[in-house]
Amino acid sequence: MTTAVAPNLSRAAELFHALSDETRLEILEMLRSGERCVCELTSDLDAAQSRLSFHLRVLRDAGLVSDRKEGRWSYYTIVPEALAEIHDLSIALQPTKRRRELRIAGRCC
Amino acid sequence: MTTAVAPNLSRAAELFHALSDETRLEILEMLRSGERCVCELTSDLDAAQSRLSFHLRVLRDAGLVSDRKEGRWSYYTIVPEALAEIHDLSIALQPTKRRRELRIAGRCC
DNA sequence: TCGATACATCAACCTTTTTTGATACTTTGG
DNA sequence: CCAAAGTATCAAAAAAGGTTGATGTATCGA
Repeated sequence: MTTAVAPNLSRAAELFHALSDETRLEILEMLRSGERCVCELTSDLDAAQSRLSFHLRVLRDAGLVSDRKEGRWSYYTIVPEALAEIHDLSIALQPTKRRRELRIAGRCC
Repeated sequence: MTTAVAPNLSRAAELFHALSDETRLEILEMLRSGERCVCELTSDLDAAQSRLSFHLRVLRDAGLVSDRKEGRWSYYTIVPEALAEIHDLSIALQPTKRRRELRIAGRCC
């Protein structure tokens, strides 16, 4: 039995949606090397603060990042488990081993 | 040097966007075991034909599937290279090995 | 206590994506 | 040649997503 995406269809769509925006990918890229506070992200990506806040929320809602408050700062960090999910999905999407050429048989509809 | 998503930001976003919809994921799921014609997809997913056609186009534009005409049928099939790209991206997103706790140092902004 | 800083949230707006129904095109069987 | 089947495309409507600027809240330093 090969892995499949089906069982978690909406979860898969949610994860991929969170990754479907360049700004969010940039954010994740910045977080790869460790925790960052919003102000760092804001200045490095030079994006409006509310815009960044919006994208961080999408990422957080999807479970891709988590946040931590410290004083007046918010630190965001990657959630490795979520990246593992994505990795699993990338495998679950692969064609099955025996990808028989069903069509050779010719009949359709 | 660790892999990164940055170099292909827009390509990555395009791929993830193509995967961010349940209908499209279902289509891919069906194609995992081999080529299918649109009529099969239409009946199995029971979706309006034009809707299916739209999603197939999104997938094709993203390079995730390719199509082949034969008589009056169109057969769609997964493009393995694109799935490989996705797999690579899922790895490129992982935190770097030395994910030093930058924040411990304390300074911010 | 006050002002400034860091951030979240909200509403209005604009843009993109998706759905729907109609229409057009191509192929095939009669 | 004609009619039907299979599919793509298009325009209009609906829905979802993203941006912007304003406002609110908490924390900190003076």
